[in-house]
Amino acid sequence: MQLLDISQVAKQTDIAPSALRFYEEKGLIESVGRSGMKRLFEPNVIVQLAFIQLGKAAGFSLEEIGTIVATNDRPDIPRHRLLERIDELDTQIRRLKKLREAIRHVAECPYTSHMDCPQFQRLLHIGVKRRNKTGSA
Amino acid sequence: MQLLDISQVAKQTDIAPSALRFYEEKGLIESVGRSGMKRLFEPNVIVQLAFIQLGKAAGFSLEEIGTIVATNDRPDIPRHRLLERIDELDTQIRRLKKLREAIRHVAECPYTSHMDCPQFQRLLHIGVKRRNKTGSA
DNA sequence: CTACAAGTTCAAGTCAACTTGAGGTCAAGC
DNA sequence: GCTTGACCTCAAGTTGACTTGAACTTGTAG
Repeated sequence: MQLLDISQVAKQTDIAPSALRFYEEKGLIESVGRSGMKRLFEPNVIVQLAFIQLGKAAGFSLEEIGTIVATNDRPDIPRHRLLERIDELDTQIRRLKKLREAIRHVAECPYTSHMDCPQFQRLLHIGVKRRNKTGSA
Repeated sequence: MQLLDISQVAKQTDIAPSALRFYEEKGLIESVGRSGMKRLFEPNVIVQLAFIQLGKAAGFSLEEIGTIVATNDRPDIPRHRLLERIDELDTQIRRLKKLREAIRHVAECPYTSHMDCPQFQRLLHIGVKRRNKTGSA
């Protein structure tokens, strides 16, 4: 279990060292010690960071991700919150599919003004509910 | 075609008046005139805003949305950019599905440390490529 | 032993997407 | 005719997620 320094982690995850320090400060990841002044990370931080990147790509805030990733001792994962998240993800996926169809329409419909095309309008107007304030999407 | 004032638009779309002014300033929507000092909007702005909300929920920046929505005269919609967008949406949808499975795992796996569970790890590590700098999601 | 690249801290800056606040304008109702 | 409420403008503030800069410390290579 050889430990990694920050630049190795940075290279493997394509995340800037400054961002890694930032994540550590926010408690999303942990360094397990120092060699002199330099942080050392366990290899599994790579997996954690993959999860973090995934979560970010999915539009979760770092704080939200932190509640799942929680590097602290107690496992502390409120299950119903996770199930809520899954529901939200389902909703989000449906929205994305809708948007994809809408964009496909824009790319294919010969009308000059898509906003007036009734077919296009049907593609919109299906419950565009906003997420929590916290999630800026 | 009765025109709408800003508070009617706000109510129908659930978007704050300040945000509507902001969108207008950014060229995402247009007001077609004034009654005294008060903006007047055509009803179809509602459809445009539905599209904007959808795009936002899908993680596009206002600037990106602006390039599609472009209220200016020339139709100016570069088709290949739209097709790129569709590809990105497909990617995004795949990521969301992956994240959903990962979270489902966290909710169900009895292991204390999910980051060490090999099944969980398999759920991650599939090309978490970042979007453009412009799209922060 | 000295230089240097690569790390460190901490404060401040940046960017997007708005919101808030101060100060002004107007049509309507009393 | 004057107050009220809804709108206006413009500048400044806010939040999240980092980045950047200045000043400092180290292990290693020449």
